[in-house]
Amino acid sequence: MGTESKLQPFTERVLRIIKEIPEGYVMTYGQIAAVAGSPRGARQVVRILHSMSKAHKLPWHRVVNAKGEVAVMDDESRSLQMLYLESEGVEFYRNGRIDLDQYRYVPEDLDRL
DNA sequence: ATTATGACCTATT
DNA sequence: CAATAGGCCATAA
Repeated sequence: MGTESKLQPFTERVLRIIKEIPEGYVMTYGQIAAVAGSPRGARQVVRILHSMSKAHKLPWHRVVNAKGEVAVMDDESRSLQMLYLESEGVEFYRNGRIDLDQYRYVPEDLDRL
């Protein structure tokens, strides 16, 4: 049975929100935190992605920073993230940024999350 | 208890 | 436009 401890409510909401991001769309760290109920909690989202993206099979590549940039520092992971996004139809400008007006996912039915 | 961490965000220069 | 500074805050150790 479960040796895994129960996750905190905020953490669970963040996980649920990230799983809701559709193919071909992105959300920002701060946006996810805000929808999860902590408008200044962008760095929590970072930490959660670090510690749980594998175990929970999250679409981690659909999370970008507020400028529309891929924020991963590791070169290989960064390339992989851009590759995943491009394969879903997300286009990058030459400066490495995404047009958030076009690709940002804005959840409409917040009640369900 | 306290301190460190993290793929951030915003206002300011 | 780019760079910087300070704030941010839930978890892990």
